Amino acid sequence: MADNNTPNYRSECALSTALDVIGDKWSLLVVRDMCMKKSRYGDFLSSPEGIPTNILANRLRRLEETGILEKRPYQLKPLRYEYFLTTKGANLLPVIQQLAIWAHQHIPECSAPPEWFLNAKPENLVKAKG
Amino acid sequence: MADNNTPNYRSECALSTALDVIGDKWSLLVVRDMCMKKSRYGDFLSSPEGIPTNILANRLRRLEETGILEKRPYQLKPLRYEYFLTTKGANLLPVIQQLAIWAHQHIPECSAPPEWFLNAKPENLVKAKG
DNA sequence: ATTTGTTACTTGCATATTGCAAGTATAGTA
DNA sequence: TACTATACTTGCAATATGCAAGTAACAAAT
Repeated sequence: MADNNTPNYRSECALSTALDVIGDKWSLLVVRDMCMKKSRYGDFLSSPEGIPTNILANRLRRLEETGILEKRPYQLKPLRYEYFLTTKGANLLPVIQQLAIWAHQHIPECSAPPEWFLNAKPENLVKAKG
Repeated sequence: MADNNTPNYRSECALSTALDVIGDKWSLLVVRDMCMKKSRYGDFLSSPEGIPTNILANRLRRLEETGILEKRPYQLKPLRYEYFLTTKGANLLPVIQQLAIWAHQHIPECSAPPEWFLNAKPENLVKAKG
């Protein structure tokens, strides 16, 4: 079979395309965790939303395929990876910030996002290549 | 049975709660259409993404239940509704703008969002009560 | 009066995604 | 050797999505 890896977006609309890539209930939570310096599989699992392990593995793969994160081994025996935001991934920060602001303003049940998070900037989330 | 209408969010995190409410591939496209002055069932169906009719009916109901839109009849025989953004719904505009900016910057296949859309403000989207 | 068309849905069903529980692989520690 | 930890994979039930077709209420054309 041909590896039909062509992304097939629903339309040319930028919003629609963004939703094709990260429009689900879990992807941005993984990105949020990486914004908060979490980097390992177990870190993501420990978040309060309780992402199922199969969904987490799937999202880490998809987010890597779409260039939102990169993985690097932090040990070889056994092989284990850490996950980091790329520039593309870090630039999702304003999206996440606006979502958090909106929810905090309009949904009474949810808590206030931390100040440092609202003031954070994408540039500071990308780990230097060294 | 008790009408168990209690919203059950995955955590107190504002982002997570936002995703519980609008974290799917279709909800924000309907909001986008309303930002663009579309207001009727057929208007939403005519968007290039081709939302299925059952999904559209479901999302209009959910978005009304969560207070993001309101419907009002524009004719009585037969009864037909128009849908409008509430203040809560209009305040999703910054989220949508950031998503569109992100996709346009990082996904080459998608087109540039129109200028007026990037400059739009939530206040101007809410229809006066008259 | 009957047919055709329009708008706004609902229903049925196949497929895809999600969520839970359990299992597996590779190692370190007691 | 047994136990624990990390990072997954697998199986399967429940839920959501997507497509096609059907329905209801009316308006306009024949």
